[in-house]
Amino acid sequence: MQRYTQQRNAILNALVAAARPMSPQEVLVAAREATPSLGIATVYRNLKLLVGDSLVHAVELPGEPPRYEVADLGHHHHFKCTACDRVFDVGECVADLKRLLPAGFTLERHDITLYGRCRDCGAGARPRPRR
Amino acid sequence: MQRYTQQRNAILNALVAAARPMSPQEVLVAAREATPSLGIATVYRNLKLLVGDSLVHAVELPGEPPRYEVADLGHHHHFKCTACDRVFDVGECVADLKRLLPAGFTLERHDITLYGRCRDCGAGARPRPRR
DNA sequence: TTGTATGCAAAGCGTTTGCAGTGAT
DNA sequence: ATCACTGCAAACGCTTTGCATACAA
Repeated sequence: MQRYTQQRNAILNALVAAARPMSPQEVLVAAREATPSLGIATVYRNLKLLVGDSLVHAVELPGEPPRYEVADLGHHHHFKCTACDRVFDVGECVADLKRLLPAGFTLERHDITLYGRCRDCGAGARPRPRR
Repeated sequence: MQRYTQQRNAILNALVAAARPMSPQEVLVAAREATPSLGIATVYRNLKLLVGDSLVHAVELPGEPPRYEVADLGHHHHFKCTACDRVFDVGECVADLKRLLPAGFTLERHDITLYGRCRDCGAGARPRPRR
């Protein structure tokens, strides 16, 4: 990271404010509040830069393009609401994944993604509009 | 599924023979052994059809396009070797995922992806070439 | 004979890159 | 004054779709 720019600052601020993983499009919309001329290419370039500097972390969910969140959140996993498509962080993690492995395999890391209804969309509630 | 075709049969056979999740490109290459004129569009169309008929299951790993495997394998998860990039099925699954959820959230399903070294690539072994 | 399925090529879609101009240092 | 950064538009890679032809029924 070499220079401070309005755009980069707006992108990082958007991620901090959202406090959940955002898609590049979501970042674009949010950061344009501060920098209306912002282009999508700049969002992608800065997300990559910020990930490279470990200020931002890429959240890869199965079957969809990566989202991004601030990096200082420690080990956690993600919950995707099947009604509104928003993604939330979930804390602590199950232990004992090693025992799933066949003999001779070694475990380096793992991803867990949970799917269901979030508080807003649960049970009889009228779901929020998707994402 | 309405008609039997050589192409569809070749695609399904390739998946059965591989016994692990394959990318559409891998399916194309394998199925062309039986049907050399096969086109990639037909692979995609048939994978979608076969998934619709629950004969094939889409395996979505974080950060990469879906792979496909035969559907009659029951509940399991996946292990991706960080050296050779092959994906393996792993059996039984951890319980107790519900306790990860914040209050008010309900759990419908989950994905677990493990990463590490497979038997062939483990420890001091010279890794296989990447997929 | 009928109409689903196929192969090709063009179109989509999200992401990346080339380039000339902008602006932080 | 530099040169990293930006915005635009073109390029990319993977997947989907339109269309005329082929072939299972």
